[in-house]
Amino acid sequence: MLLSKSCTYAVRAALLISKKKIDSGRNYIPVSELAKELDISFHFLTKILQKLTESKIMNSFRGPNGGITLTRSPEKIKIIEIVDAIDGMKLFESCIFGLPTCSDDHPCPLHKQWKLQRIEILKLFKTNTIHDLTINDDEFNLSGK
Amino acid sequence: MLLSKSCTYAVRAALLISKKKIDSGRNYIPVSELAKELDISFHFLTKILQKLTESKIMNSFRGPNGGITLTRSPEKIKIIEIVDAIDGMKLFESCIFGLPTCSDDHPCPLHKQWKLQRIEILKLFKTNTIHDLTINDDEFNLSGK
DNA sequence: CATATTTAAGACATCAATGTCTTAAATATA
DNA sequence: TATATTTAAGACATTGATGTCTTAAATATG
Repeated sequence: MLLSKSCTYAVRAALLISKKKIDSGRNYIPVSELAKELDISFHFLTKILQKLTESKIMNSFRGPNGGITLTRSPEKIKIIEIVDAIDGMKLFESCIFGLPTCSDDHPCPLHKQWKLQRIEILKLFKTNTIHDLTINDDEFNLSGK
Repeated sequence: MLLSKSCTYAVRAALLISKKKIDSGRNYIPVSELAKELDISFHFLTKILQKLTESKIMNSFRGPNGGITLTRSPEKIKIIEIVDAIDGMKLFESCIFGLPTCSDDHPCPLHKQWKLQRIEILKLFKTNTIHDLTINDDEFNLSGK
């Protein structure tokens, strides 16, 4: 897979928080609620979202009516920020064969072509925001069910 | 990484076999020689290349002067064949979030954009052959050292 | 036939990603 | 203050990819 499972969980959670904040008017959404609706293990999702709170993309609050929220408005959070926080930027920076010696100056046989592609993928994550991908009707279920 | 380590090993080995057949005039190249020059574990590379012989991309021969060869000429072997044999085609067929419900008829929020990208990546592997990527001078070392 | 070379097969080890579970800490509310 | 709710932290288990090692089978050559 292009993105790790953890990373896809993180993006899906961000999209669901965005939707739930709009739909319900609440600010903080409990992880238990997200995990249930996304069909992801609660404890595992908790740990993933902790990374996003550490990187200031999300904010958490403990106790009743607590949960997780987005620190900025959805149109100001780019998907790449979440991808970077979980998987890092290696995918967009390294050789398709994983060769550390490969570079613009010393290219592997696929360097030029792969570089064009990975820049396009990077653009995909850089141009789309949480807002852009937030589902505003009930046409698609982020649970995958 | 886009490709598994095993898959990058397989492609690099195929490129080195192609080069060595040209440079040395030999038909079969021993795995030990490939492993050493690619800086890959011998036994591990053996197992990977076994998959390629099972899928008829390569052919093996035991005993002195034995080794591995390409079954067809390098210009007739597409990179995608090796990728498919090792990693499968899932990357080029599935949702970026791994959602099994996502499809053209029932798209996730990134479906359309990601589909365009993965088709381009697929094209990269479909249009390039072993011959196209075989290094014909000593400008780049496939060992990564 | 004996020996050296080479792949085949499979057992086993290691490691990172994923997933589960328990306890602690913070917070709201009755 | 007591209780329920919720995240934080960390131990532990599982799984698949990666890597190591040993033995068997095939083949060429002296």
